[in-house]
Amino acid sequence: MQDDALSRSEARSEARPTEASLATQRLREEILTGVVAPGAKLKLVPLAKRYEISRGPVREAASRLAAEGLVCIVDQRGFRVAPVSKEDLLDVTRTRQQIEGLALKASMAQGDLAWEGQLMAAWHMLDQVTEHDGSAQARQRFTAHHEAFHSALVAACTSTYLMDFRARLYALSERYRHLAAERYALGRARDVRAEHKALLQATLAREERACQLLSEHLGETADTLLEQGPGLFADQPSARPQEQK
Amino acid sequence: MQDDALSRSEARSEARPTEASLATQRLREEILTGVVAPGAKLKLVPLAKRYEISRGPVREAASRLAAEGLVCIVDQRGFRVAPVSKEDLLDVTRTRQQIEGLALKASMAQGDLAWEGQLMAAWHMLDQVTEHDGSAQARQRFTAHHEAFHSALVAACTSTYLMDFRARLYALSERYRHLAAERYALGRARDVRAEHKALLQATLAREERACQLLSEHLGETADTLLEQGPGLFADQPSARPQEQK
DNA sequence: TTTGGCCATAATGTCTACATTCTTGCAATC
DNA sequence: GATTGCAAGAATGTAGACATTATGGCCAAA
Repeated sequence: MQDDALSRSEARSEARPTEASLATQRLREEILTGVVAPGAKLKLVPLAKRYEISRGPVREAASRLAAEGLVCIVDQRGFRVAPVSKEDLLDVTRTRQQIEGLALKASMAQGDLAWEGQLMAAWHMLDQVTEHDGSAQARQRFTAHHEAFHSALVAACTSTYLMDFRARLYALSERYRHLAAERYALGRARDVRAEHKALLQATLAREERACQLLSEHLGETADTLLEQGPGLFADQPSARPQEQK
Repeated sequence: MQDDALSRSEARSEARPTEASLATQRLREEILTGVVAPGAKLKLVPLAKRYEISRGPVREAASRLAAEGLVCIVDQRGFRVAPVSKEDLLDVTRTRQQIEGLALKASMAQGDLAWEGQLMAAWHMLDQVTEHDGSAQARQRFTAHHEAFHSALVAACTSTYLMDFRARLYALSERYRHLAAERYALGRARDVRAEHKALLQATLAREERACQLLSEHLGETADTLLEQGPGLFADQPSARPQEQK
């Protein structure tokens, strides 16, 4: 029973993922994109049926996401998608400004030439797709490049914990963006391209100002959501009809 | 199938916790206190037997802790306690300095009189038990009051995310402290009482310096661990015998 | 000695069944 | 009309069984 050593093959490439891991990814994605509504009850039987697996792995997935803050557990009463609220959005935004600021500072301090190159590449691609026709495909492409650019900014930060926190907050922000986008078209009087460009330049120059610009950039985005989504938060953790097949 | 509303009684007091939740707490505690060694394999059958429950809840507990970073999942090969390393300790410490700094700043900005009172009370109790005889009981009491004091410092910070991150990093630090304490007695040429007192005073005075002091305080602690635990990290995720009943 | 393949063992991942608990509609009562 | 109590239905939480896969020793071959 004395056991601790790594097995013979544990170091090599990853094996087939478990159903539980797949379900976790899938459910996370569905929560972040709004497929399952905030505050909605997560009924295990229907979910399992939809994923074509049994309740076990689904339960495990919900558990994992609870630790991530995307799901709430109420013992003996199952799981529930984490609710959204104006206060939460403000908290997410504020915290994200702080965390991203720390990450950017570290990234600027440690970033080498390769990092600069990757960052410029990411910016270039983002810049090309910023002005789009609003089609679902174009929006999706923009989202992907937008995420890539913001990741590239902080990619040279070596703190795994900071990066983990950042990723979590980024995901939460994206959820709000998705929820708002369901109801209203994005884009107001705001030159996002210019913001990104200024951010890029300040970062490459290692200017302190870069953190400030990033913070403002994030704040602007949140403000836009708050303005555009007047009825977004009518749904407290309680009653809004929502299918959960 | 249209469901989302809270049930009639969901708002009221919490029901009996599930075995899974209990197991999560218990396993978390055992990891943080070093009862199960870093890098050790978490075999579900023995664990379930030890906890006197079936494998289901244990599996769920391990899953939850994986999302917290205390456990690693290797698909198809089970769970493993998160390893420790010098690099990880440095990362935890550095990130903790930053996060605690943000939390303290927010706390100082928003703290009211009641907060100040609670903080002073916490400090007073800590101060009384700082110099102890080294008995297990005294150590445990010191640990509790130490945690209470540090919590009180940032208690007025209202960001749930920041506080969550802080709590997580605090727990990780405690794990390293426990692991080191297993091998060596704590305490070196260092006036911890003075550090705490200075920290208290600067915080109450809302001095910027408080964040600096806190950072140094955390750094000192980490340094102490690094010095005292030369053989602490001989155990990479691989081979060190470790019972896992 | 080291390398590689084979096999019995043990562990994991998943499913299904069961007991318990919660949910909810309806009737009875104040 | 609002509240309380009850009962049928549904959902949860847990246990245990199953198939599959990984593990670790063994032996043969280099």
